[in-house]
Parts: sequence; C-alpha cells; structure tokens
Amino acid sequence: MVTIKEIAKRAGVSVGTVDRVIHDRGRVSKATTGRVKQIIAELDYKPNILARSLSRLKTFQFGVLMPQVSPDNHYWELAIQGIEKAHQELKIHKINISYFPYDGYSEKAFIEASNRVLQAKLDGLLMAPTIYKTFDDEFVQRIPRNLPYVFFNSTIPAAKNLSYIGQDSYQSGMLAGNLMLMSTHLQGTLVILTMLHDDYHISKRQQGFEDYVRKNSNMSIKVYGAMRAEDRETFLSVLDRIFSENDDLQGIYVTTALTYYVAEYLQCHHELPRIRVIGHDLTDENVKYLKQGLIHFLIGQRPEYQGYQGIYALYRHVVTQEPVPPYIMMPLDIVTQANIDYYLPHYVEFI
Amino acid sequence: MVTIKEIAKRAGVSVGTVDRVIHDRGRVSKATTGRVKQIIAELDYKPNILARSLSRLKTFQFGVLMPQVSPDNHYWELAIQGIEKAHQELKIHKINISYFPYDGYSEKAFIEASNRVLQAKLDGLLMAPTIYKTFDDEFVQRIPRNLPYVFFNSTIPAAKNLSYIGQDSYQSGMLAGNLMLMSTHLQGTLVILTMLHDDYHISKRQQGFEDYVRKNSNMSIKVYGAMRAEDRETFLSVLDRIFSENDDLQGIYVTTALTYYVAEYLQCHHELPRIRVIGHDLTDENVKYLKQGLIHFLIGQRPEYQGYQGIYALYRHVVTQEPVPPYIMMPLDIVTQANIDYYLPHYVEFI
DNA sequence: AGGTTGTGCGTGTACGTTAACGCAATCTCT
DNA sequence: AGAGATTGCGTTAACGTACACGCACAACCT
Repeated sequence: MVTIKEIAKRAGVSVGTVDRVIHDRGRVSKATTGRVKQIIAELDYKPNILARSLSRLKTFQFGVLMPQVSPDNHYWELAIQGIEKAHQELKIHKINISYFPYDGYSEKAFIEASNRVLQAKLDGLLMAPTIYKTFDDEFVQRIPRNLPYVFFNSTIPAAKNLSYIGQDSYQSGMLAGNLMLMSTHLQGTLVILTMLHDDYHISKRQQGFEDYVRKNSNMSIKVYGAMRAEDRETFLSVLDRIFSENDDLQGIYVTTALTYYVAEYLQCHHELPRIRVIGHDLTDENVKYLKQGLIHFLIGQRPEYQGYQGIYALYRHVVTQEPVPPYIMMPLDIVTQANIDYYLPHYVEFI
Repeated sequence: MVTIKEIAKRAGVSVGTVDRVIHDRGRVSKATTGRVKQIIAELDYKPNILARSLSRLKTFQFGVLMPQVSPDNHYWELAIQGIEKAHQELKIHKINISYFPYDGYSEKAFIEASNRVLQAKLDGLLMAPTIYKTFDDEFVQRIPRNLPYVFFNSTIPAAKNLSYIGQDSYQSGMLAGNLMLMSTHLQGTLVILTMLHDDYHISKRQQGFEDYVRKNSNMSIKVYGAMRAEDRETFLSVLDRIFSENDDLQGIYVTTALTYYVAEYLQCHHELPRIRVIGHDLTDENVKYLKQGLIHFLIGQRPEYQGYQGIYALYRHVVTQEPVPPYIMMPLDIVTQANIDYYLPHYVEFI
C-alpha cells in the first residue's frame, strides 16, 4: 500500500508538505507541488480512509431539508429511517446530520426552515424540493456555490445539484399502464384517479400511464381528480361518480399513495364488478388491502433507500471525493400479494 | 466517545490489560477481567472500527466455494461481481478473498475444490451448496467448528451455517402463479416447463406455482420436463409437444432461466396463440425477449446482491462481531418490459 | 539454593493521516 | 534599515487500537 510517507520520501519532502499539497492548504512552492502531484499520480496513491477519519479533527455537518413527518405522508418517515441508517454507519467518520423540518403545506414554514439552513454551517445538504416554485425562486438560487446539495424524491431541472435520487415518474406511470394492460382484457374503460395537480411528479405518472395505454391498446381513459387528498368525503363521492358513469370499467390507476380509498370503497360495495386496482407506495393501508386482494399492484419507490443514498452521495463527494453520478434512479418495484413481505421496510436489510 | 484508554483509567489498569480482556488473550487475573468487563458494559463501549483495522496486523482470509463461471450459467458471474464489490469496499479493513471454483457438473471437481478449502487457512467461508447430496455428506460435516460459513443461492437444512442468503423458492413459484392468474382469464391450461429434477430449488418453485394456481383457480396444470437443459433440440421438441397437446393453452411458466427458449420458439411460430410466458432470472437472452414482449414477466433474484451480502455477513460476524441474521432473504423482483432497465446489474448502484 | 516456567500486568511502537506549531528565509512597508 | 508579514518547508503530537516486549513476582522442580 502506498502511503503519504512513501510519497514524501520519493519527492524529497516531509509528510507535512505532501499533506498540504493533497489538501491544497497552500504554503508549498509551485515546483514542489508539481513534483508531489506527479508522484501521487504515478503511484496511484489512494488515501487511507480509515486513517483519515481517525485523525481528522473536523466533523462534517450535513443538513436535511424536508417536510416534517406527518401521519398523512408516510414517505418522509421512511426517508428518515434510511438517513438515520446512513448516519449510524457514517458517524465513525465524523459525519453529523441536522434536520430542518417544515410544515409541507406552508410556504412560510418552508422559507423559515430554508433560512435556518443558510445560516447553519453545512458541508452538504440533502433536500426534497416539494414546493417546486418556491424552492426554485427563493432558495436554490441562494445556496452558496461551495455548498453541495443533493435532491431526493423530486428534482428541479435547472438546478446545480450534485445528484438526484428518486424515480423516473413518467416511467413509473408507464409501468402502471403496462401492468394494467397485462391484467385486463384490452377492452373497456380505464380510470385514472389523480390529485394534487400542481405536483410535477404526479402529473408525470399520469402522463406515462396515458401514453402507454394509448399506444398499446384501444381502451378509453377517463381522468378523475380529487383536489384535496385528505378529504375523505370528496374522495368517496368521486368514486361514486366513477362507478356510476363507467359501466365497462376495467381498472383504476391511482397516481398517489391514496389507493386504499378505492380498496375501501370496493370493500363496502360487493355488488361492484371485479376491476384492477393499481397504485403507488407501500403504506400500511395500501399493504393491508394488497394482502386482501383489493389492490392488485403497488409500485414501490424505496423511500428509505432514497434517504440512505442521499446521505451517501454527499459523503462520497465531500469526504472520500469519489465521483457521484448525477442521477441515482430508484428501481420501480412491482409489489403484489405474493412478494410484498420482501419489500416492507422492517424486513429489508439494505446495506 | 468512550475509548479503551477511558476504560483503562476507570479500571485502574493499563490499555494493554483492557486489550487483553477484550480479545481474551489471557494473562489477566479473574478479578481484573471482571472489573474491566463490567466497566465496558456500563459505558457501552464500542470499539472504533477504524482504529482497529488500521492497527491490526492480521489480514482476514475469506474463501468462496462455488461453481466456476460458465457461459450457460450467468448467475455465478453476477455473484462474483457482488463479491468483488464487497471485496473492494472491505480490503481497507484487511479482508482478502480467495476463490475455490469447480466444475459445477462434476462431483470430483467439487471434492477436490472442497479439499483445497479445508487446507487453506480461512477465517470465513461463503459457499453455494449446489450439489446438495455431496455437500451434505462429504463437506459440511468436515468444516472445522471454528470456521464460520455462509450459504448463498441455496441452503442445507441441518447445517450449522452462520446465515443463508437467497430467495424463498417456494414463494417465488407462488409469485409466478400469482402473476399468471392476474394476467390470464382463469380458464384453460397452464404449462410448467421444468428441468434438473434433482434441484431442490427448482422443484420448490414448481410446487409453489402449482399450489398457488390450484388454490386460486380452476385452471388445469400440465408439467413438462426437459432433463438436459443444454440440449436445445430436446427442448424444442418438448415445446412442439406442448403446443400440439394443449389447444387451450394460456401460459407457460418456466422454472429456470431457460425461459428464452420458449420466446425463441414463439418468435419462429407466428401462428401460435398469444400466451403468457413467465420465467426466472435476468439473463441477456431473457432480457432481450422481455423487451420484445415475448416474455411477460421475469422474476429476478439479485445474484450480485447475494454475493455482496454473503461477504458482508462474514465480515460482520468475524470482524465487527455484530449479530448476523440466520436468513437474509432476497426480494422477489418482478420485472417487465417497463421496469427492466432499473434491475440490470450494470445499472444498479447497490451499496 | 538456583533455575525454569507461568502469571499479571505496564510500556511503547506501529498503523496512515491530520493539523498545529515552529523556524528560517524572503518580502513589504514605512 | 528595521519591524512585521508572508512563504516554504520540517517536526511532532494526536486519533484509537493492536500487539510485541519486558519486567516483577510467584510457583514449581531438582
């Protein structure tokens, strides 16, 4: 193993000088710098990460900017689980994580949280740009150039983020379409039940589904929306309309995690025909109905793994200085009754 | 952070003594041992793994006993990729890996390789018990008690292995049945095309499929076998029989990675009815036909991840002395045209 | 009694890197 | 010209653990 000492010897300098070159701390002549760098390249020197973390005095601070955990959105909780797992693994390397949670429905709360982020001394930032507009205008512009940041869950096209970790939403809609066509008779009507029209993510799913079904079948598609996702009454009345207006209904695709409303509805209405139900996310409610056979496919997005990978992307860039891919795409996990047990977060021993 | 020095101070001894207690190197009085151990427990001392690996003189040797890579079985190659990935990550911790490959079809070759394993000085062994009988009788019995070993791919029930990493084969057959029923009309005939009757793994898949279909439908099942998997001619003649003998055929489930033979056959016989084709493993051939729409579902088993996890299980047990779960079950990945790209090994950035 | 062996500890160096400190030599400013 | 700042290095003590070595003392043997 080639060490800093070996390099120092070959360059005819001390280890202190080599260290200064490696870390660009200055106070080394141009000539010496060049010589040391050349020897480093020649010997293909790779710093020993163990010795590094052991002797480093500084602790790195990573910030996490994302909506606070709320009962109606399981996703963030799981993301935190992954972040904490990474935290545990990396704290020996003197990595610390501070959270900047905010009320996901309040712009003011977000702005306040983002200001706190800017005031904190951070070496890296992991964030979920949930409020597209606000983020883009108010925050991302103000991030200092030397603060690397990673997006997860969703992304902002023009931003200078180090990496994006998440799913291809359009493709996940395509996949839903694919599953729908494989499990129906290619005739009749399909319904897309969607919500939160302002969410880029979700409209992409819808688009993917529509495009796939249009291209690969002659089935007709009807789109229904429920703006206020939390409002159960509205939701159920929309379902009333869906079933009364479509007598040749073959399946419903729910673009969000609220798929279980449909299952609940079907459970209460035994007279309704057998239709396919496809949706997203392995929330407790969804999983329950999947197991009961009232939901047929769920598409999982590995929220824990997204959080985990997000922290690791920062670590690799900031600490080990490995290259980090600009996109880390999460697989589109297809989950049914028969394989659900292997995708539940408490089961998954992801490393 | 609580260090060995802190413990030494509190116990009124030197760090050398604490070290001797921790590593059970002897030469410490009973009284002192007890006192040190108690303080370790009280302070919840966790050794610093970085300092440990840095100052350790010994390198750990892990052995890998599995069939050599062969063109007709992609699986092993992928497993090695994962093993090598773990190797790269762990070599800084002074972990070394040596391979003991053998011809998977020859018992003699296996026995020879296993003897070499027993002669090597190993600290851990990762192995795939492919030849069930032979393994059980000849080899597992002779593994020294102090050599921890991990199975991957398949397992031996009565063995004293540290862990098993792989899939639940029965459940993966169930999943195939589940997908088959969801994508057919629940009437007509289904064919199971199987081979290698002596393989426990594969017969479990068949059984899972049969049980699921019997329980959840009235479709009739017919089982066809091709003993010599490599023999293309035999295989094609079996397919001739399948299609001529079953005029209400709805789908074929292939219990192995040889699914592409069916796809190939269908490609050459345009006159044949549209049937569902479901099989296992993301081999290049299978993926090709999946993308073409001639295979509808593949069930993946993450061979790279199995190898990766296998090495890490040994590492955790031998080096960090964390507890290792007796079973690390791989998810049953459902792969279609629409999500295949995210499951291909070159894409997956599994950490 | 003298030698050997074993027990119970402490000391010190090493692992590879970081980073504070120190010290000439040179440069800058009044 | 002299004081102060800057440049270009070398030296060294950490970081936390492993492990070889050594030393004192007791036990045992002949």
